[in-house]
Amino acid sequence: MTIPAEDAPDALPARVGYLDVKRAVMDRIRGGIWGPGALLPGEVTLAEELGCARATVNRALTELSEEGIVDRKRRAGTRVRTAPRRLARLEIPLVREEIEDGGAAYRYALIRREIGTCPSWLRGRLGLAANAKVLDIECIHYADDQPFQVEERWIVIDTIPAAATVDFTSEGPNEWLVATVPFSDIRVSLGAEPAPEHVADHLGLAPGEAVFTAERTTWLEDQPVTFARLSFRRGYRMTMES
Amino acid sequence: MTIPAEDAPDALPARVGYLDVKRAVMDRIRGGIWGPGALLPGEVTLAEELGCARATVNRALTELSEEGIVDRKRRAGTRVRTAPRRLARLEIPLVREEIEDGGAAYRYALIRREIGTCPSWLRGRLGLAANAKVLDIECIHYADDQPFQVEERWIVIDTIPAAATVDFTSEGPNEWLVATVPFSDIRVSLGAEPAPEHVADHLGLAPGEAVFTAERTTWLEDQPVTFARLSFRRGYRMTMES
DNA sequence: ATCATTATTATGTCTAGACATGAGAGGGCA
DNA sequence: TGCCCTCTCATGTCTAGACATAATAATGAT
Repeated sequence: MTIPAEDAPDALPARVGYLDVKRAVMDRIRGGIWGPGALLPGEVTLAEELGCARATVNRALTELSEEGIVDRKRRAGTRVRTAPRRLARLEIPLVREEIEDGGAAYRYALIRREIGTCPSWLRGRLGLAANAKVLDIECIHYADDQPFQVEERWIVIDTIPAAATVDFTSEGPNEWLVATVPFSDIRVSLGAEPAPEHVADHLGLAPGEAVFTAERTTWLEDQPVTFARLSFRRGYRMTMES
Repeated sequence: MTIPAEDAPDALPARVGYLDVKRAVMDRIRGGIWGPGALLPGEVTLAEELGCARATVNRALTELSEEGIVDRKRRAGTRVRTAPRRLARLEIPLVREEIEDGGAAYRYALIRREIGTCPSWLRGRLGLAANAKVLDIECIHYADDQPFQVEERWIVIDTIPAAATVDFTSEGPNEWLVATVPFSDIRVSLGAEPAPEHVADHLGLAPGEAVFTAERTTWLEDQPVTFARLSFRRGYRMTMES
């Protein structure tokens, strides 16, 4: 029996925390000791084995379950997922932050701003009445004076009346909304489209060229707030980890 | 003072759980009582106010912090985020499940399978030596006999030697990998590209037509496992909520 | 005035023990 | 055999108390 060095993979620190438990479990899974579908020991057993309280093991396993690595069921126990949920958390950044984080200078320009009735294709998505009024905005975000993203946005005036009084010449609607609307439910849809003419113009693309679009619909307490279609410059890729 | 009905928004149940605390906090944020940037009471105060233990409040606030709604710092306290992290968890499903969940019949077809040296553009991404061998696979996933996704995949043989002996005629490489490789770190990149000719052929697109692509790189313990480029059929959108 | 040190404070985590809950296992009965 | 009821057990959650830690505020020395 060897005495493991302090930083050896299986060395446990004086005080065993939930991160140590997670690591220990992950090591066993990665090492093939607990293969896909394997049933882990119960929380009580694991806690004794690792030298900590059951609550600590519980927190570790709960997090591993949220991360899609194991599957937990009462009475049935904890199993390594056969088909790990390949999930990733995608953070949709504010354009300004994304551009400035990339070391470029951010610039914003408003193209169009008008109030009118909601187009029918959008009424369906948002569940609005036929005569609902929306604020329709089109603007561009530049990185070092190169067009980075075209934003087409519709804001439901009934839900956010204050929006009607903002002119959005110096600040983008997204930043204004984020600072104004307290919190909201979001649905995002990503896809590829042939660039419509006005988008192609602004982004310097050939009409019909492939453009990456993100559509974001926002609700506040079941009230539709806004719909935005973001079209990104050529070659843009959205990345995420874990 | 009125006696609130049992299901009124501020009615608290006999036993106050962390979900009740989350709800109570969210109600105050949405109701504008705690606007963006506001400092919440400390955990001890909140616990007394709501009638539960501090650990319960802690769990609630910790989750709200993970969800990007509040910001917590030691000594400084808990604040409502001024710019809520617009994050969403994106689950990249197994194609088969995605197709079958959509009520369509799944079919798989292998197009190409060969072992060779790793192309240089991929060597860079994976950090491989010049003479590294990879298994190069191209296949299609059909939904109701319509092409749904073209998968181009490279598997690093040094990391997963067993892959070299699988023929992948009846099972897709993704499903095989998921059932074989215990767990892994993933990086996903989403974008829009003009369809290269061989992809356009398989998906029934015009060459150069916009195609949505997901690129996924997978590691196991810092060892590169596989790189996959998934090209989706026309009009496909990837959606996520919250 | 400036810098280093100490005190304070809110969050972060752990523990031991308790009760709640959901679901599988087993038994009894028709 | 097939159905329903109860039993049992692993996880889910809560509590009260304790110590750990990071970051700010206050203090003291130069």
